[in-house]
Amino acid sequence: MNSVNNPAEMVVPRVQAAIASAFGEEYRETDPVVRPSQFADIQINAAMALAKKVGMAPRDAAARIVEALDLDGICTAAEISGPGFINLTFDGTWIEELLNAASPGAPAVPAAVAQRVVVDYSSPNVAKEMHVGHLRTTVVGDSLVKVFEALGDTVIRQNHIGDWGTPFGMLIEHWLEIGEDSPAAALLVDDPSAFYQAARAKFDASATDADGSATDADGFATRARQRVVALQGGDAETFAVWQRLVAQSKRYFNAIYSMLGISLTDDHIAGESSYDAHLAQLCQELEERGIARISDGALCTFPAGFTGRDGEPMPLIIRKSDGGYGYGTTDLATIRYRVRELEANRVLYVVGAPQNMHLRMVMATARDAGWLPDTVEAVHVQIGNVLGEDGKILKSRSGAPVKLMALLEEAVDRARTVIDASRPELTAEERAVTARQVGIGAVKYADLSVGHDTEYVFDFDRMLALSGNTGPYVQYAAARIRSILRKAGVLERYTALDFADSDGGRPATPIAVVEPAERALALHLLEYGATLHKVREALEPHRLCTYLFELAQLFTSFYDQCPVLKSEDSVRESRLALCALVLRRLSEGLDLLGIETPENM
RNA sequence: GCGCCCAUAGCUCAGCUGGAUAGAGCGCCUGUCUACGGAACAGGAGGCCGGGGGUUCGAAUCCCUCUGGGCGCACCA
Repeated sequence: MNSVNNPAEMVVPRVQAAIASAFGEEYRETDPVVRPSQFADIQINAAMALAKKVGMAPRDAAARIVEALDLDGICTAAEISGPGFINLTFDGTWIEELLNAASPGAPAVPAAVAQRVVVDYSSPNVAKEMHVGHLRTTVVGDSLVKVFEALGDTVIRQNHIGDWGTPFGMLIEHWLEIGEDSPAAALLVDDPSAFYQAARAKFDASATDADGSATDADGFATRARQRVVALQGGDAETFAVWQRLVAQSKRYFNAIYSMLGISLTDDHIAGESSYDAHLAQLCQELEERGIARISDGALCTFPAGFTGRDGEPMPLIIRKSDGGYGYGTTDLATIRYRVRELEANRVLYVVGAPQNMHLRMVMATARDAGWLPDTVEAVHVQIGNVLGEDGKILKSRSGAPVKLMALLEEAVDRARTVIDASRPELTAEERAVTARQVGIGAVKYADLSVGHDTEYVFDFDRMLALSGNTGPYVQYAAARIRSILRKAGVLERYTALDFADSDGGRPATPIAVVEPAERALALHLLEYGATLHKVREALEPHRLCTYLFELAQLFTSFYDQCPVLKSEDSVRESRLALCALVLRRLSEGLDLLGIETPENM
């Protein structure tokens, strides 16, 4: 961890020096166990663990550390309490120095080792509705990507859309039958699942008789199957139709991304189809090298450590007995491409948790084949299932499906109702803009603020809530600051500062940390960089949500207790500068979550 | 049967590589109410952290086990 002016990190070497001085050099590398504290600014917990090793009572060991500890200029108190905790209180002057020295535009120094990271996220299916489950991978992936970029990594976004496979015969035939320009075809953009289900219904009706036997009286099922063969066989006309079909779905995806403010574009699309040309060669290579073998007519790999129902090795099928390829094959081609062509040294799959075993098998096979060297880290960022109120996984086909676009529109409507009532002086257009920012912010924050790997029960009201631990709460704090700065006539000056310039980005007036509320705010501001590094390492955007919510809380508390505009002279200037810094952090943080900061709300 | 994930306040969720009386939001109760924008602030009630063992000076956190959920286990993706 290497953040800008983080007090806890700056204390560590001093504690290590004290431990070495007190107990000998061999203990210098001991973890000093510096932790947040509810009784002081920070606490050191190393004494208890060390006590046993050095044969002392924990409190005596703590006393020895304190004796050797040089806290000159950074702490005003070091007290031993409880079994041997060392509580440190930072020197207010030091906090002021750190706060004023920090270039506001450089909240976190870049990662020590910048990485070239491929992030696979969103990945919706062509001609299918994006449901609330897709929302999570899209929003989490987009936030991770932004944090990486903020810390200096090179990011390559990959939207692995489902645009290939057997359903496309059915979809293409259906599309041609109803006419590409028909209202029914327009469903592809407006209501994809309805389109898909119409095609599916037609296929099922054609493929089976009332008693379940195969009939295909009208020949639709047969034509659909032939169409798959034509598509995968490279038939030019079929391919052209398929391209138009996919293009329609891209319009739908982009409508969602645009509504959500997601940074994915068509340039990031690398769908399953794009690997099709490499599958045959890939299978051949694996078979020749003895990594894959025929089993029950299918070409499979059997990576170590995976067993199925009967305790027998579990296969990863890479070529079906009918000669076709499945997603295992494309996933292998994909991972090879990401390492070999995209030169990634970190590959992230922001994908649903149910895919875990499959992805691990793909990674294991890729390792066996040498396509995924040990120097490249591959991680499945598991997205937990979204459950219905019955505790079962929320499926788009079961019960009352929650359509993503409908959810987003409802969110904006609710925000609109609130702002129409509270800010009538704004123009209709301004209110519409803010309503969109707030409504979408609420939905995204709701999905980002919980651990990405835990499944959770979908709660319509929770996702659309505008108060409490929500995106709008954080946005509101920022809007209030803007209002204060505006009234003081310094909004332009502060927002126009070149924060990337270590001199020019510094507020003209130093921030004085006097009141408890100011002190709490200042300390929390200094945790920003460390928070971003944790998000990057643990791949957990929800930590940033927690940080921003706490920052907003600390600000509103400060706002309540410390008058800004009513203060005078240097106090007023200092508090304005503090407000400006908080605003900067709030809007930066929200931006990394993919959430906009409204001008007014 | 094997594997992955989960079980924390009435509800929805946090709790960082184990640290001192377990946190937040919502809901409920009480205050602030001519307010630098109340989408707010201050305070209160409410939990033997699913059960049981173990490791440790110390466990919501690590290990084992049981119970109860979710998901995945060969030609859909």
